[in-house]
Amino acid sequence: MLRFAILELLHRKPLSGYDLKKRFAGSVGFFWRAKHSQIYPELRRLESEGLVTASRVPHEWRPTKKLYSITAKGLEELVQWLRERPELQAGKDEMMLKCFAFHLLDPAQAADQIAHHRALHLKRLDSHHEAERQVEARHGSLESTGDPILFWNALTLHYAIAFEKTYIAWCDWALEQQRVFLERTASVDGVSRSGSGGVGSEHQKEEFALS
Amino acid sequence: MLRFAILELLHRKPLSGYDLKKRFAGSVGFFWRAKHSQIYPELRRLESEGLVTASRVPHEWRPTKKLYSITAKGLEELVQWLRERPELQAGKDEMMLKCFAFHLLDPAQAADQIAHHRALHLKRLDSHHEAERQVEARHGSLESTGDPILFWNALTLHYAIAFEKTYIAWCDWALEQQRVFLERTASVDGVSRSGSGGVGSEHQKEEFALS
DNA sequence: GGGAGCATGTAACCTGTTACATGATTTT
DNA sequence: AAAATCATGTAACAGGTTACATGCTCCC
Repeated sequence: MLRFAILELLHRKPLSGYDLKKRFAGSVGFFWRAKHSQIYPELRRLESEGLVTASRVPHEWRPTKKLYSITAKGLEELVQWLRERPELQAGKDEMMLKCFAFHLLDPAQAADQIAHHRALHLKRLDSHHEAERQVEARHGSLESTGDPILFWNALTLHYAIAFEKTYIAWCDWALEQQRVFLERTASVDGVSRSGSGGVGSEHQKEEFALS
Repeated sequence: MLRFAILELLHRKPLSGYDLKKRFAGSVGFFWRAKHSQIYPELRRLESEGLVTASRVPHEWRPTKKLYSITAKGLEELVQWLRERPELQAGKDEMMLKCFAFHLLDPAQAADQIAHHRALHLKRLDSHHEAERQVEARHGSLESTGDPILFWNALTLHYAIAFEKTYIAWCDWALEQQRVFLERTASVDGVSRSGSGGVGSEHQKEEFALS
């Protein structure tokens, strides 16, 4: 997979391993990332397979760069990959995994975790909005561009924004639900069950039948 | 990470490796999964660390089961992990990675990919809704339950649903945007640029400055 | 002098997937 | 008779992270 992300970036413009590393911090980085320790060996492999070519670009002061360019064969493979239908993939989400187990935490701690995570997502949403603003300032809005590269870039960025908004909305909703839940359970059986758990509580619930 | 998912499931009820495998297909499986080839060795490791205990349960016809239970030490580690704040993690999304490169595909193929993916997500949304319906039928609604386990289960399931809805809405929006884009570019420069790409087009765009 | 940025690489390790391997029972 | 379900495991490989390793320039 990584190879295709690299090939796509090289199609836009020849780049060094170092340049690629930076690309994975923004734009394409919303959907795929890699460390330099993974990028450099992958570039070698791509070169040995004839999908990219390298050329050394010496610079007087800085270290010599190796600029990689995509080959015709590389572009072919990239396009062929694009034509394949991707499977529905299942993401992993550590926060939600924890949330699944929050009945073991005292309610205040659980709420704090959610609130904290909300703040992280809000920060990322802001940085996405900032990115969107910059793209629009440079290249014009989605509605006016005639460049397909810009167009698809804007679409994917929009997805990243929609995703963050959904996450934040869920956090708000979850916090509200928890507030209601605590009020309800407190009034139903008083002090004896002060909230939603603690380590000592015993549960032998039937599993959910989720196909 | 996997170890904590396993410990949480074992806290609810003692399970075999095989049972765990099935759990990862639903409920907790929305956020974390594992194959049996990963589960069995992990259970051994957990046992050797004293976080779970195993007991053999022979059955007359079926193969002998190994039932694993969480220990006090295991529960401690689980709760400690829950208290740690998870980092904002960056998911990988193959479909969006492709989308990022769709300027290399002809517009009809790109649209087809999106429509196909939309269908997959819709299917998953339906199965989530079905799961929600079943949970409500068995245990009552989120608004009425007094059980913290059920409560947090319902919250996470709701997230999975919200996520799928966002994805589907994005697909619809993207298809509409593409339609508009194609009309606009067709009318602006006629036949010469028939849509958004093809393999031969040359682009040397500046990179996006996405911090 | 210290830190950040440029620039490239390797090695050890951990995680996860695919494939191999077995064997009984139940359902179609 | 074939396929699915129960049930457990191992081995080879692929993908990814962390840490190690180097060295130069520019800015504070």
